[in-house]
Amino acid sequence: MDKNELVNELARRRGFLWPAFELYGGAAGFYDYGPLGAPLKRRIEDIWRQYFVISEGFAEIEAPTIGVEGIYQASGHLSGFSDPLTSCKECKEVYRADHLIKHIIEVPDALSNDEIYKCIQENEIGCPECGGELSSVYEFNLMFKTMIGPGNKMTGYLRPETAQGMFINFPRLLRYFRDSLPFAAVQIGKSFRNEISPRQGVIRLREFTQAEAEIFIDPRDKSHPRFAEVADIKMKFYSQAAQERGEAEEMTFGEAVERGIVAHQALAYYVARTYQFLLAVGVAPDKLRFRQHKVDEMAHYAADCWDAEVFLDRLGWIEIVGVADRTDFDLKAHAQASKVNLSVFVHYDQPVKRSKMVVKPDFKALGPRFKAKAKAVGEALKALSPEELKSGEMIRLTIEGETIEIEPALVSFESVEEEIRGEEVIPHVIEPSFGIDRIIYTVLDHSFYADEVDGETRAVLRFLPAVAPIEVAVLPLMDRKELSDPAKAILQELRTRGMRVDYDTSGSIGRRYRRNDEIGTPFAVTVDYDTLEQGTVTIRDRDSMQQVKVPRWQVADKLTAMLGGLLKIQDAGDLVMPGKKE
RNA sequence: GCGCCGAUAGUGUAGCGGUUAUCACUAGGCGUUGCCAACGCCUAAACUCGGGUUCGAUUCCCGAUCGGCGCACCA
Repeated sequence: MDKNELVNELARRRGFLWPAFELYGGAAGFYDYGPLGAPLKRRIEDIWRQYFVISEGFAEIEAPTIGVEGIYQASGHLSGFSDPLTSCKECKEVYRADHLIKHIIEVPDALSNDEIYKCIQENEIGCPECGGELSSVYEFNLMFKTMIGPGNKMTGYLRPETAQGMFINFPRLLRYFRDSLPFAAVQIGKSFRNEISPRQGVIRLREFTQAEAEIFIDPRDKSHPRFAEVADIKMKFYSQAAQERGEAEEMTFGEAVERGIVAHQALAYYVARTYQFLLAVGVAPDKLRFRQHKVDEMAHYAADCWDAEVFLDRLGWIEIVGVADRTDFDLKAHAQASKVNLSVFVHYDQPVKRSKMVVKPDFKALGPRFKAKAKAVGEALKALSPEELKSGEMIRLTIEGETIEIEPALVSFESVEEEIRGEEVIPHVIEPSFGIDRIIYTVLDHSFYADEVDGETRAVLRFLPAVAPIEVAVLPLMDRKELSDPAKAILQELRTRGMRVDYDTSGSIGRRYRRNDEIGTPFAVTVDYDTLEQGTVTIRDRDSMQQVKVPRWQVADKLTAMLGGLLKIQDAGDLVMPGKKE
């Protein structure tokens, strides 16, 4: 078994990840998070909130998972997310119908499915494999479609990303943030894509969890006030140039921005925060890189895009996060489709003074003379330059193909000094988009170690205490009342403190240690006869397998400190060297 | 979607056209002054589903589902 299989098998057996609907034969692309997987996921999401909500002052919202059609027309998912397909009637091979006519029609995207099919028939295009006849063209859309309400009045789609929830709430979010930039909203939630062939477990799902932030910034100033905090952090940048060379380059974020490798501070800052977050949940730094999208790979509207990629055994480098500068693409698209202004009025530090020509046509005279055309004449007059008005000669205008003359007396004008206090700006969007399920799988993969102890394989998930679904195991040395009663008291005390604690009496003590190693429990507390005689318990560390004796009354405090990373096992008490009994 | 391969207790497996489907680990119970999957006794647990061939199918055939790999797809 390779590591991938070992990790998957462990995750299934121990209750992290289960293929969904197994009782009814299952369905590809759906997974359940089991009793250990769900808390692992929850804890990772909470750390994400720590980084992208609390620390940054961003707003977390929750939008419906079903969206109405208009959203996805504007976002481009309805057209861009669906492909016209055709299949061979002989060999059943499936093709992109628009690809087959590319050499005949330059922009097949503009054609309807019927038109593409007509084109295929007229040009007698057959199956590229076997020459067989092709079926009519049908649409495959990656979005799940559903009906809203009875009848077929309203079409709904399960959202293919959470991002749109933030974009379409832009006006209310802007008001919530008191009409000023920058601000950001985030969402953690399910997204749905009807993948053609989901594979590789939790890496490509039909229902998955995304954590996305949409950070709205002033397009004229892409610096970041907190950039200094991350400028000295070193990371491996796999830039466009580095990809040409085939080797990632290590440097600080400050250097990356200075050299123009990352487009600007704001993007670099959130790449850095992403980096910190990934390390905080237990992604291995030596199996993590940030790869810049190549020019042809980047969405046409994106200014710059960096993917966090992790190395997974057998699967290679897998994208788990994308951080992109999406510019004003999304807001512009929704503004156009909804006909709602989605810009922000940005105040200048100092009002700018500017002289402005105000033209006042004399409508009392123009009205009777030009009747219905008077309005158009007025507009034409207002559009004239000061030079034309000042000349004192007859003003010639062409209105609806007719040349008319107006004496200058009918137009008055003056130069006014006006103060400009700001301008309308469509914000640009920095979007960090996290695939939570992929991150969870990565944490499992990168935490997994199998070492040899006394000739036996010991499987360990080296979870960081901050993500471990079980933080402490309380174990009576044996299942006897005199030991289990004090152990249960400790269990209750630790649970009262809010720790995630498991209690286990089955089998031998060694077996229980190993069982807890396998599910990544960082510490075990063992109640033994010394507890009764000397008032001590044993704390055992998962990674080093070291044990220390600690006074019973200190155990909760010491565990709190150890889980918080403030106390190391060897400093927690008297080291015990366990002797193996023959 | 297409092609190739596979599917037996929780896990890994053996096996057969016909008795009670093999083994190990795991899991549960009891005992054990016992400290890194210790030991003893006891217990539980499986032929993916549907159809066909056959007196009889877990075994052979077809299909479905799920999984692995390759192709295609991957905003």
